[in-house]
Amino acid sequence: MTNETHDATNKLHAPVPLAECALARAIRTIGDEWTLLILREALCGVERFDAMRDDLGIPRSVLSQRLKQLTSEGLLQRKPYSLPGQRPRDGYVLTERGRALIPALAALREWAEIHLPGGPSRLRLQDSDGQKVTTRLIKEDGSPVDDVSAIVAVAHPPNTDPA
Amino acid sequence: MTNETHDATNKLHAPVPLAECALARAIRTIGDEWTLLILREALCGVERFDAMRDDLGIPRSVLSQRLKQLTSEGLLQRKPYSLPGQRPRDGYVLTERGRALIPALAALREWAEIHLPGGPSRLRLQDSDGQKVTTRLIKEDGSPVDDVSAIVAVAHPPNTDPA
DNA sequence: ACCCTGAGTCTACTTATTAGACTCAGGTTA
DNA sequence: TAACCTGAGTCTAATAAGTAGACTCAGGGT
Repeated sequence: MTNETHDATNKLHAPVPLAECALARAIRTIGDEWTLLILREALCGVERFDAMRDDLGIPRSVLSQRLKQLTSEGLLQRKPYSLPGQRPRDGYVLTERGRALIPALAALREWAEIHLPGGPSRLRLQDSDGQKVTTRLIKEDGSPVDDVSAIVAVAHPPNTDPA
Repeated sequence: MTNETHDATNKLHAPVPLAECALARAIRTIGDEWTLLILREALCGVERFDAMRDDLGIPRSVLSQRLKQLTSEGLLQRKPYSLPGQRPRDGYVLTERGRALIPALAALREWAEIHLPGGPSRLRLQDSDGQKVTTRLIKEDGSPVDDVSAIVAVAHPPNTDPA
């Protein structure tokens, strides 16, 4: 049945349906412009509602809705703070789950710096010792991936009926 | 003027405005649910309009609009193909700029697999030799970042007037 | 000449986003 | 104690985007 008459053009479908794909789940969770920009604010240490609003120009209602969503998904958590001479309020900070997104955000930043127009980026991610952090793509054996052009996505437990 | 009376709670604003931030540019370019899901399809080797539509359940008009956008931004390019006994048509494949997003997508996938509910991911990224590829966060000196909790975002040419 | 298929466009409907006024809580000041 | 101030929201009406599904269009096959 392996008829090779046509010239093996392109796949009809993705190897894995959306429901079984972690990447798709990630996209459904954080694949929204405002959501990502809010996570950037949190990564920058901005905790307060109005500060985020000022930085992003986001409507209050949308910011409120997204913060609720991110909190309920465990990416942000409320953190009480006090300014001198004011009543205590709640800000938002990244949870561990939220901070675990840093590699993805770092990779995005690196991509944009190299592959999008707009000049150099002024935002820098650094560790506690002041060293800049970057991402690297590696193989199972630890060797770096130099050329991304050969990478393919496949189903992991291979499909038994590729019909 | 460096008055330390309050307990150094939180930053009022991000260290870098959106216009000078590559991460923000990346988010504005690909920070959209359908856009990201389309890039996943392209990464999976799905080239054809109706195949993407079937996989994603995306409305035709939205798919058409996003493909135009991604093409004009240079992340996808049209690629003619022929099925036997049918007229030639155009599909879409990732450009070099589009493939350069693979590290970011890989990092996202890894995040979701570890930090989101939903069971193991069946989508696997591998190199031409069949080895799985993953991302790693490293410092300038090449040492791996083990703990993400100390990473901060700062302005790179430091702000001269942090007033 | 007619049919078939895949890539779109078009239309009417529903939902999300937006700007801006308004509310609410609680500490400060008089 | 009462009026006041500030920051975090909610509410409302107008606009924009997303959606489902019918329709169009191109070109090879029959």
